[in-house]
Amino acid sequence: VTINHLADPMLRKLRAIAEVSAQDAALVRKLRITPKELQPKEDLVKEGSRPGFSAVLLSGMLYRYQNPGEGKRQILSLHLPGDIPDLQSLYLKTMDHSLGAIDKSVVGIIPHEDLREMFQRSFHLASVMWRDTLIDAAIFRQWISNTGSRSALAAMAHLLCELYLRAQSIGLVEEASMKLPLTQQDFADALGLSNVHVSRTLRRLRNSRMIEWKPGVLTVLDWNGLKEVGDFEPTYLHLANNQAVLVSDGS
Amino acid sequence: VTINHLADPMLRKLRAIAEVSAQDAALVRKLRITPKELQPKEDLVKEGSRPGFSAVLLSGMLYRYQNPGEGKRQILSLHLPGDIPDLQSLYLKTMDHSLGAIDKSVVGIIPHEDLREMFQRSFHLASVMWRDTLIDAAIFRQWISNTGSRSALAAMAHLLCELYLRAQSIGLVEEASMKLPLTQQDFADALGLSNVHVSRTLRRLRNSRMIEWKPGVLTVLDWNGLKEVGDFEPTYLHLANNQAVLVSDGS
DNA sequence: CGTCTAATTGAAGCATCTCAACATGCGTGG
DNA sequence: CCACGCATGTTGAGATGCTTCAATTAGACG
Repeated sequence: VTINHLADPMLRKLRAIAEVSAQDAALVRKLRITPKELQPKEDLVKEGSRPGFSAVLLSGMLYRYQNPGEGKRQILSLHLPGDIPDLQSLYLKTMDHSLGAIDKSVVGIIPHEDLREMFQRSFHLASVMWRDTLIDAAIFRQWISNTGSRSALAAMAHLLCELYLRAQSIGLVEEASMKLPLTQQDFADALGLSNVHVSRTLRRLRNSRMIEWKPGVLTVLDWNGLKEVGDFEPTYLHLANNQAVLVSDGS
Repeated sequence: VTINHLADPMLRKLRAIAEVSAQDAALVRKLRITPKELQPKEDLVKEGSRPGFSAVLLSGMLYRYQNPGEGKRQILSLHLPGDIPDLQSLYLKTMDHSLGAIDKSVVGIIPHEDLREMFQRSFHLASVMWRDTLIDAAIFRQWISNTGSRSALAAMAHLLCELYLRAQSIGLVEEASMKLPLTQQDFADALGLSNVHVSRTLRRLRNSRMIEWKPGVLTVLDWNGLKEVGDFEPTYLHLANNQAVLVSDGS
């Protein structure tokens, strides 16, 4: 069984944020990666558990969330293929949040053991992964500003900008469109809004011709406009080859 | 000039979250740490800059913030002695936020070069520091839930719980009191509230006899009550020796 | 004792929430 | 192929938590 290709999304991601030598790439390919399919809304790791593995997302979309109080759900981050959303479980034993699938997804399970051994062999790879978790934290910081300081309209625009750019950086945008299988309730829980207000906010963005949105598909019609409404500055994504310029204004 | 003792707050912090051997401690003491005094509201690092050093807080209190729009300020985190709030600048060149002093503070400046060399010599130390940045991210996640999902009262209670426990873990709580030099505007910018509402919210917590608060000093009168109001679960702080039990209900 | 910053209080406004009804779309089983 | 059911999205109307504005008080410092 050739498992090498399972490492490809991860390598693409790592190369998007740092240099990776052929030698290091070989180490990555040696990881034992076991594919596992997740159904929509299925959890991979639950808050409070102590997993012995991490997972790289191969296809679909994952999300991390907490339940801060009865019946509430706060979505903390959204993840695209190549992301390793629970790498922190390598050094933080107990999960302080849950990790689940938005859509039908496939993840690659990697034993912590293998990651530790890889880091022993190559400190550079460890530091690249470290860097990845730091970018993760930078995204959290923006998420704080989103839920804390921005209006519903600005927050929504900012979130869409972020997802669009991240999708683009891994080649998942075609003709200004990307798959975005979030329900309005998902948006609501991500932004700290009600689903009703999400509906109205998305409508405003559609009415002003900045985006098209049908459940499952986002199209950006006016990138510059959306950026401005969302007060979006892509620096924090720390993309090696920032492709914002390639997007232009979609006209 | 003996600069060894400048490494003490950092060592205490590292030992609060992981084991540190005598050999590794010696490496930490070899770091060139230059003290620098900061005045209240003075910035150490500004958003957009590319610092060549990191800083360990020796005394006082630091905070990280962004400006998401004209005149707005979102406080992202608060830092106590021993913290290394801008360690991420080692791997993320451009600062996506600013770092400043709440109060008159002293930081120890550490060249990135020294940290890199230390990590080369001891992967264990690197992984402990990595772990520290991961705890940082865990705190960001809670901050998201705070600004996103919790009411003003719960968010305030949660923030006070966190700061109290963190202060306690490094020995800065005496007789249920800690120095907390935040203004109500600082609280407001941390929680995404107005200063007026912060005033009313703190009053409610005082009226229900959960805390005492005078500008500069917080006293926790009813730890269990505060925990409950704030829906506070200390797991995410990943303190090695969780001292919550030592606090009891303050009665 | 005067000045400045921070905290408090009241009152009006508004962004967002909650509740509720209805519409739409999709999968399933008849 | 149609009928039904269920999840999702939309729209309206009333409720509310928090904001804004503005005036007043309290505390720190020279």
